Amino acid sequence: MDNLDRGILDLLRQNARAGYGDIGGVVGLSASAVKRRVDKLVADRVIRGFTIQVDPAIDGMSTEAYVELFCRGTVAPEELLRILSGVPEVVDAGTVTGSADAIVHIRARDISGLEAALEKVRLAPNVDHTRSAIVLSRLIHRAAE
Amino acid sequence: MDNLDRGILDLLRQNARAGYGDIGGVVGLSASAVKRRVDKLVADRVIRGFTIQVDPAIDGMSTEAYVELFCRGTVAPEELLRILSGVPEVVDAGTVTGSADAIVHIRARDISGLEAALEKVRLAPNVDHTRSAIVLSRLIHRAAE
DNA sequence: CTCGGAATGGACAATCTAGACCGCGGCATT
DNA sequence: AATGCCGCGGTCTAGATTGTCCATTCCGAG
Repeated sequence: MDNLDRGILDLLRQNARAGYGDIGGVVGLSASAVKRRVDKLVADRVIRGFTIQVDPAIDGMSTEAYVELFCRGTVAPEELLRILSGVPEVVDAGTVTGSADAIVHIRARDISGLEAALEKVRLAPNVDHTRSAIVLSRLIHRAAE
Repeated sequence: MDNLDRGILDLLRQNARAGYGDIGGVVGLSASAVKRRVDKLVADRVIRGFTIQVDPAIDGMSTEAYVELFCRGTVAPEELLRILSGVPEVVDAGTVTGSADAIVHIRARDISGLEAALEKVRLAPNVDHTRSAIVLSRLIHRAAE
């Protein structure tokens, strides 16, 4: 696992169908060397699989928001975790630096689903207020679902 | 977009490197018919891209940030997409409501990797400034991002 | 300096892709 | 009913890519 492997992983992340020759041209290896490394990365389970990113609109969960969470006083991460794990629409969440205490990524079927999920988050004790940024158009979605 | 397309998407989700012939054998089409449909799905942006799933532990991509992007004037989503797709550390991004133009979710190996990725985003024309919230502790992680 | 192991690059056959071409069936027009 | 058009699938072929071989190079140990 060296910088060559990391370069290969970066390229494959961008386009998992790039040819070995093309990858080699960028990282400075021959096609066969790249193939050997990719095979090894797969065998070592560093690469878990090759997959596609599908338009989220297809599976109907196309309304998203990033929500900043502001709490009263100090709130332990465990407390936040307890609150958020009860809301299935929460895709992603973490405590963060800055004025907000946490950022929560919510994905729902539509705006009313989003509102309902937000309501559940807000109902939690210690949550002072939230600030939402609703996603207008999704640009990148590298998550493999 | 019919059941054949859905079958193809399912197979590609499981293994994006499957050959057209193999896919066709499962869904009941010839290789070229499958290729035509896949090409169309890509052209229609139903398939957003081909990527790999990397073991987060081995890869050590554990430093994350949510970055608000503020642009000068109006920026077309396509322009933002062009900029951001060149930065592999960008996991997730979308234009949003609110004062920021877009929110970008970045995952890097460490703080310096984060800084480098941020630098790449900032270098883009029209990007006025950014505001980052670095993730301190990850609470929820439902998507295999 | 020499040895041994690991990794590389080149060569080649097998395989797969990309695109052209043709045929079939549905549909609107005449 | 006949005609022409259009979408979709199958077959075929040239070209690119993959998978695998082996000789060579590189690097650290002794």
